[in-house]
Amino acid sequence: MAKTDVLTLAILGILREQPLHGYQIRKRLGAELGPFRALSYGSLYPGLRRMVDAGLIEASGEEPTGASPASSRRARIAYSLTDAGRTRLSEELANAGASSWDDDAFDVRFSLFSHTDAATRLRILEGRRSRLSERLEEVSDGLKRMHERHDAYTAELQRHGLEQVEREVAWLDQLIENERSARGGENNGSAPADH
Amino acid sequence: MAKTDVLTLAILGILREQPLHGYQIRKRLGAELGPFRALSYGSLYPGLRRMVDAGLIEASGEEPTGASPASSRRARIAYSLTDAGRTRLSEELANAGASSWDDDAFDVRFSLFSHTDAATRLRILEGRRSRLSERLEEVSDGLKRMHERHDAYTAELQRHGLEQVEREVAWLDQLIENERSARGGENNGSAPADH
DNA sequence: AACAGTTATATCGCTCCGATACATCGGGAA
DNA sequence: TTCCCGATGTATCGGAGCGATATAACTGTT
Repeated sequence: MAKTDVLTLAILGILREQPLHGYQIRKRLGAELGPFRALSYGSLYPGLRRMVDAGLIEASGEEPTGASPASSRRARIAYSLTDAGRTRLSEELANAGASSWDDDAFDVRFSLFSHTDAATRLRILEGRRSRLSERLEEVSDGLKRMHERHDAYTAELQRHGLEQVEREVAWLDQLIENERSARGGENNGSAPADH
Repeated sequence: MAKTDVLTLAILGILREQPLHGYQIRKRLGAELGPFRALSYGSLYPGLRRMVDAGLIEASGEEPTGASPASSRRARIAYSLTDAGRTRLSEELANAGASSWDDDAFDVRFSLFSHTDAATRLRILEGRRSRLSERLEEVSDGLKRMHERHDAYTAELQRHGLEQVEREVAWLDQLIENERSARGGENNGSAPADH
């Protein structure tokens, strides 16, 4: 099973319902994942080309139309999933390995949770949680060990970082609890935090 | 004034006091900035080379010692700032432009705040704050505009993102307040959040 | 004496990003 | 009406970054 990078997964996910232009893919992704994680054209177009070459998507668009009527219609290329692409997406949605809860992958995976089965969702949330716990220890160890190097700003930066990770963990705990208490009901997904 | 990338600035900052080996630079940076922002060797060594070529640092280390005693001593290269490097660091510490509060640059700049004068500190904190405010609006606009596309997980991801940025802003507000109330006292720096 | 872990330098292939260029289209101001 | 602006749209280039990997000496533990 060829490994799928985050960009590929995100695009497979976004093309799941309708074919879209490169430009639209970028906008949607930016809207769903937030203004951070904003994908640049320098990654998008080469990425699309790679996916076409791999047979995951196909360009079903108006070609440049070399010799054409009055104003030569410009290329507007809509990309859609191939069968292989759809298969790959399913495989990837069933995958609950480390690649699903890594820093850069987790939010993409999370944004696709309504198409992921309950058990996998739980595994991913727990994986992410334990990953962050490791970090928590690293940082607080580091904080302790540097007790006597007193640079107030550096210390504050660290304290703040620690706090952020702690809150992230709390968020995950909430989500995990929600998932757990939803078991026994439906096994399809659509009810995260009540807040 | 040649532009200085974040990596260069971070290294200039860390070499400010003592010469260090590449390996040590990496460890220190990881400790001061947290386990995220962990610099890879694939960036570090080429980066050091660039800085040597630019004359900002120099390699004052035991050379490979081609023909030597028994067990050929391995190269252990300590890098130290040149005068040009020291000058560049000062220039950069006085710079309070957008490049100081960008996503990837802000924490490096912040970690050097005790070597930054009070006015510049304030300008950077305010710049960072306004950058985050823009994002805040983008995200909450996006949240409003997507009211009827109801994917609970996507919405939750967004809500959480919004919350994070809000907290980041609150943190900055606290720091700004501290800086402001410290004016009139000493103008050198070492007293951030009382918390 | 063997093994594991840390210190240490270095490169390869690939991906990613920012900047930039170009072209079309719709709408509102002049 | 014309003109220009902003959004839509595709595309590439150079450089910087990363993950994986190779090599090797030193240090401490069993």
